Formats: sequence, C-alpha cells, structure tokens
Amino acid sequence: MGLAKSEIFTDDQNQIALFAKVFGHPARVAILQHLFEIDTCICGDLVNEIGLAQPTISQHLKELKLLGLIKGSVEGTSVCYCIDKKNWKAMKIIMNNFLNQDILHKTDCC
Amino acid sequence: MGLAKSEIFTDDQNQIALFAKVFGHPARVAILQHLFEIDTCICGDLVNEIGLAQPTISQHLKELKLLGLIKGSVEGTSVCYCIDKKNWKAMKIIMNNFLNQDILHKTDCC
DNA sequence: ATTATTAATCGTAATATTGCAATAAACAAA
DNA sequence: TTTGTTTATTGCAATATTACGATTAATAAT
Repeated sequence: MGLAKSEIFTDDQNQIALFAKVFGHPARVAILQHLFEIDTCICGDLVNEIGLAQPTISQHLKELKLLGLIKGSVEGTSVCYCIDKKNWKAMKIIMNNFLNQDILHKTDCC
Repeated sequence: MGLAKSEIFTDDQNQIALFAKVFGHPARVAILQHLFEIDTCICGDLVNEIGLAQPTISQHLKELKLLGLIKGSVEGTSVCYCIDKKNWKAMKIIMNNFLNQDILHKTDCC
C-alpha cells in the first residue's frame, strides 16, 4: 500500500511523524546542517556542497520549505535559503515532548 | 530510484536520518507512546490499542527493535515489549545535538 | 496428541520516495 | 534581444514502504 493510515492517529502523532519524516533522509539533514553552519542566507552553494544533482536538491528544499523549516527569498537570478528559526523552535517543542517521554515516565520495568 | 545515497553523507547524518525515519510513521510514534505510558512490559495489547492489523504491528515492532529502541522478551505464548531506556537515551543525545543547532549558531540573518 | 492463543513470516498489491536527464522559467548582463 | 546563470518543474525508472490475508511457529492448556 505505501500509504499511512493517518486518520486513525492523533494530530500530535501525525505531526511528530511528519517532522521526523523530513529528517529521515541524510540529504535533508545535510542541507539543514549546512544552512545552520553558514548562518547567513548565502545562496546556491548547496548543490556544490552536497553531492546530488540540482533537481534532487531542489526537490529536498521544497519538502523542507513545505514544512516551514526553511524559507527562500529570490535574490536576482538565484534564491537564498535559510532556516526559519521561529518555526524551527516550534518544531523543537513538539519533538522534544516526544523524545523526553523517558523523563516523564520514571518507573522502569526492565 | 527510491534509494538514498547514504555513502556520500557522514555517519552522523546517516544515523540521524535512520532514527528520524523510524519516527516518521504515526503507528510507530503511537506504539512508542503507548509503551511509555503503560510503563511496564505488559504484552499483546498493542494490536487492540492501535487500529492496524496484527502483521502490520509486528512489522513496525520489528523496525523499532532493529534500531534498539525497544526490546521484546518471550513470556509464554505472548511477547512482552518495552522501551530500551538506555538506547533511548543514547538516541536522544544524537537527535538533540541535531535539533539544538539553532542554539549553537546564534547570529540570525533573517 | 489435540486444540487454542499469540506473534512472526511470507507473499503480494498499492502507493511513496529517491534520483536525475531534459526542459522550462526567471532574471541579469551584454 | 540575445546570451548566460540559476532554480523549478516534468517525466520517468528504480527501489522502498505500508498494509494485510494467509500461513507458520511456538508455546500453553486440556
């Protein structure tokens, strides 16, 4: 099938899965890390930086933009991408809630 | 193609992607949340709890076990699953390093 | 030994993802 | 207007994922 039955899960569960899914490919992890490192909206070097073809990078950027984690502004003939830090923080709250479940539930059985 | 070119990325990037990928499905998120909530190795109720068929749940459990996030012990005719809290903590370090990049890189350009 | 219960595996269908060549679109510069 | 530069889109092939019916394996209980 290949189609997740998202309707039987809570909004919270679906949202966690959506964020996680976009982090579930090393190219997108690499893109995000690079955007954090250069720490400025310099454009275009992503294709050189990551060893994938330009259409492939463009596609990954699209998915990151769709979730609001990055934003791109047209700057002449090129496009400048950078992290959307506000949305990144919002994402972190959701993901940290999920990851820190081990702290909330203390009793350990095994 | 459908095949990630993992050989061109760092081990760190690949590991982040692997963990994220397993969280990238709401059923696995739900399974983990349930295991944290019951907070004991009670078995078998996962199929009833989550609205998916038994083989489907079994498959999701297999993926979680493969990454070491849960462990299952045979208990008579049923199998008891629970969170592997040690491995969960190790995973959290890796994921938190990734998620907290916004704190490390302070200057904001946009 | 037979039967019941529970979980894993196999097989398969439907859909999603990944990657890139080819092309198009958008703009700058000459 | 033509040419170059950069990014997006289209189309497609290869592989992965999701889901579940049918079956198998393993153990318990009778």
